[in-house]
Amino acid sequence: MLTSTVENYLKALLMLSNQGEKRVSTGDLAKSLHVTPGSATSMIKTLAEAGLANHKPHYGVLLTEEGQTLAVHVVRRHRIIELFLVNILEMEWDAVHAEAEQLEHVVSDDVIARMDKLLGYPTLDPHGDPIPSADGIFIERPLHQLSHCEEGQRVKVARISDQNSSFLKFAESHGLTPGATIEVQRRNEHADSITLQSNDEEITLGFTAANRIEVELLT
Amino acid sequence: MLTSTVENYLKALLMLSNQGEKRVSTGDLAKSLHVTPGSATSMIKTLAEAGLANHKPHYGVLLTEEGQTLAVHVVRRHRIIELFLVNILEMEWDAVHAEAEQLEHVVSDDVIARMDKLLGYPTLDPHGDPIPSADGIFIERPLHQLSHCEEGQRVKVARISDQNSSFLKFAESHGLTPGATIEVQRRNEHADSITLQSNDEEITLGFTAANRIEVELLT
DNA sequence: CACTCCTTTTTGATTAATCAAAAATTATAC
DNA sequence: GTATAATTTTTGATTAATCAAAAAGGAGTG
Repeated sequence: MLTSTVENYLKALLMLSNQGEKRVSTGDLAKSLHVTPGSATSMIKTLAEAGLANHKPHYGVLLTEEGQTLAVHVVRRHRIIELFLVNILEMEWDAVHAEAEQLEHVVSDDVIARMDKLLGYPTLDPHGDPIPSADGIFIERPLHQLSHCEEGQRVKVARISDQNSSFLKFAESHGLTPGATIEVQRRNEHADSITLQSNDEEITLGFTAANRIEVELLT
Repeated sequence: MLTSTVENYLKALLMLSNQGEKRVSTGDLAKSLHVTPGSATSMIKTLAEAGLANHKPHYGVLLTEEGQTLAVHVVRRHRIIELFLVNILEMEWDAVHAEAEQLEHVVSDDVIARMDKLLGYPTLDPHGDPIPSADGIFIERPLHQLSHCEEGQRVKVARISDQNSSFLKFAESHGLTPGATIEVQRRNEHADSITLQSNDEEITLGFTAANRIEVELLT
């Protein structure tokens, strides 16, 4: 069995590499897991020895096929658990991340399969992220940052890439939840702001906030 | 936060001490957790330093008030999780123990409260063991083995202490489920058997099987 | 090429949990 | 009451994960 720590490194590598597309630097990995670069280096070595990652010193890391499969399964567990907590235990969608972060390392495959069934074999988690299938198929949608959208662009909110629950609550209270359709009214580079039409409300966000909202473009 | 290991030691101490009634030996503690005596000694020292247990060397250990409260909460989490796995996720009776053993250390109080609510604030787990209340009240019933009961004794089935699910299924099919009232008709030491009246059926069990059925005596 | 500067790796220490085996202590036997 | 047995504690080592700080490596600029 893999330790929780190893699973967290695998998951971080999967995300940072954009599903194995590009190499990950030690520094980025360390930052994303809130550890020192030295810790990351030593874990990278461990992963490489276990055949879960390939490492070329001073160049970067990438998951092997095997490492990637394991990482995808951790993501699957995480997302099914999140949806379970929201749909069955009626938790707030912005509160479930931390809980799922713990549970994903201990819940058995049997329990995951039963949750999956009880939920009706869902394909999206509460943040709008796709749930990898049991056989490891994992397709992230091509998403764009709201902050980069043109004026007049109509978009569908796909996910809020921030795990801070106060930001999630703020977003929710203005109709910025996964699935919602909004339109970019104006953008102002000098004012560092973007104005949106959400339902019948107009909201203005700074680029930093708009950065955290990922969207699908609508034609 | 306590580590899983510490929680397991606390739980074992609670059980072995019969809810704090008698001192626990290092050897018994080690045996029940499948560790060496040396490991147990060193953890006992850690618990004592943290104020969770009192230790007199070469004599025995006992939980402090604080240690006992924490241990009872671990038991509560374990039993609610077991019932949740059986009632909501429809798992088999014999599979839930190992799963709950893992989950009890990571599930938040919020999730436990929601499971508790969803289950309708139950008082017994799937084995018939009482679930300690949220404020830490924990009363184990004084149980007896069915195999030791006298002829004519009326008893209430309390728990089936067996990990084999085929035995549970057999017991269930003859009305031997927690809460059921039965009467001992005959016992035969030579034949190594005990005959019971369960509902309108008469069943004869060997002592080994009857050993696994724990009961409450009725007057 | 040489000199910074930034990143990565290495080194040495620390913590929690464990084990094997030696030493100390208590209990039992005759 | 001493010898033997059993239990408990101590000691020293090991593993996984971490950090701080030192050393090494690579990239860019002139």
